[in-house]
Amino acid sequence: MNDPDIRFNQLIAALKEHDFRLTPQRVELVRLIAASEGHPSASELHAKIRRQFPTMSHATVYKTLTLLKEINQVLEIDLRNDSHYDGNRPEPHPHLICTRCNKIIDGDLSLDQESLRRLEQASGYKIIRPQISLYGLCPECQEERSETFS
Amino acid sequence: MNDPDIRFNQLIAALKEHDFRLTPQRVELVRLIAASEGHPSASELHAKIRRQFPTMSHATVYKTLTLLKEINQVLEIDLRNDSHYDGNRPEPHPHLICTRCNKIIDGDLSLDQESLRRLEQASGYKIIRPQISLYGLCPECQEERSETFS
DNA sequence: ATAATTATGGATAATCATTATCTGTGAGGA
DNA sequence: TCCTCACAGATAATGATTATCCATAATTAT
Repeated sequence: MNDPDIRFNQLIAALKEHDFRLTPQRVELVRLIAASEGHPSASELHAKIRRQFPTMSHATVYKTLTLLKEINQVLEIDLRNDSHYDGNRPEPHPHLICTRCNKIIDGDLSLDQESLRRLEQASGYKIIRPQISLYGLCPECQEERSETFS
Repeated sequence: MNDPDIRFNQLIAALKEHDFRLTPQRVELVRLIAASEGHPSASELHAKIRRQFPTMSHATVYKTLTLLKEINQVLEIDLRNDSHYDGNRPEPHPHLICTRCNKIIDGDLSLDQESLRRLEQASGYKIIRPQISLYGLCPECQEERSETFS
């Protein structure tokens, strides 16, 4: 059993544990999420699942994503135009985002927990989801940008 | 001359320097941005400027905001539902954002520059605008959340 | 076991921030 | 003064997200 299968079973187990129904559409969407390598958007997931369920609407995709977010099995990454989702690393973590081609990759970098706690005390805020989005240019788009002037 | 006036003059000077025209609408918008204390959204700015220019449309507000972003005089903070703007601290800085009432405050916290540089090298990305959004609950909303159960 | 009741999944249609397109106006040159 | 051109501004479209409504599956009582 490979990774996507393990993750698929975890997600299904989590849904069951919370007494959410396992409809065929929902199960298929979970399978797609577990199998996705990158950080798909709701539209991308919708486009894929349409192959199996041609009538399925965006709203249904959003509802299941919302459920999975609520039980902390999927991380939402809200970007400028839309949101993308990570169903394999649900804990908040930084991302590098290309502003030109929209490619997203994980960026390992950790916030100093001590500073965060001090910030909570100073502000009175209770921090729940720290999101670090590092906007910039991916290697390919830096190339193309230079070619413009060559 | 107080702070908003100083900032207003800086913004006007920056627009002139880049040969952008100073239409009455634009000047008034810049005045609002310089005078705004918090982190207004495009809609909020539009609502305010409508008092002076009742026919002014959203698009016009967006265009001037885009110009000011391009010359690095306004920082865009892109949130889940919409973008907010900071015309007084245009360099990227962290924010604490209440997910319940949407209140935004600055949160002083700095990314380790050394780690950032290592991340750039490892990934090949060129980081241009690091955005740290700390989602959570403001003090007031924590109160109300508890009251629900009292 | 069956029918009634209720909860919840799913699809349609609306909402709202943002942007593309088009129109009009003002600056600069002949 | 008239002409040309760039760019500001308004209108109308786009597209992600969500509210609402309908249908279906689970649950309970008889």
